[in-house]
Amino acid sequence: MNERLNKGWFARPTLTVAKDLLGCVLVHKTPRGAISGTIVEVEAYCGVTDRACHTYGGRRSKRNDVMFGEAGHAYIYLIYGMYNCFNITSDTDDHPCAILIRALRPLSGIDLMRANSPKIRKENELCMGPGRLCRAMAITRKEYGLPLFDPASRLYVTGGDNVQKFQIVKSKRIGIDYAGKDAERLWRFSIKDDRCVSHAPA
DNA sequence: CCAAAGATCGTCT
DNA sequence: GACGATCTTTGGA
Repeated sequence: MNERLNKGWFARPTLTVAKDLLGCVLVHKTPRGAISGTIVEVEAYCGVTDRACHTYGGRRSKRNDVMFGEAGHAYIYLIYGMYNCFNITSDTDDHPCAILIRALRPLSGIDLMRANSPKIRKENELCMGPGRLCRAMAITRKEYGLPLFDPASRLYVTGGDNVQKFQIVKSKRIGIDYAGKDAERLWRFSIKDDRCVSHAPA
């Protein structure tokens, strides 16, 4: 299963897509070479009824516009003035949802990751956390809206090894205390005991 | 090792 | 004009 994931794969219920992304491989073909990592931590943001989601209440803006389109596109935004966060749009067209990719286990192009993040010494920390991940992978808002399923796209996801065994840990999403009841939902998924997951199990 | 604070800017009110 | 789906640095124990 090293095929690029297709449009239909992303156009399924967001929680399903989020869990299935664990173990898949995110690839960015940059001018200097390909960079890739295995997805080990994600968070689901479930549309207009989820207070933590950028589309809560149907709010549509220039920033989140891509979430209102079809699944399988890159949703990238700036956080805290200096870091990018990479998400993948999911679900059906009338459900503006996305999945935040929070951590990867570096797989290839690790020398490029180190060049992008010279201050990070430990390999397992290169893509630990959404901001670091984007910096190491050279993902910026220039990649906003890219269709990941398009064979011509430089940014995409391939299926996992299919047979690989791991346990999925469910926990609360990070940094959304303002979301009231939705802050309690266990919509963060990670690979149990992986050394690249960004926060200890809740 | 850990807690605390600073950095920095696009987006929405 | 305020505030993040964050990370690094610093200072202390």
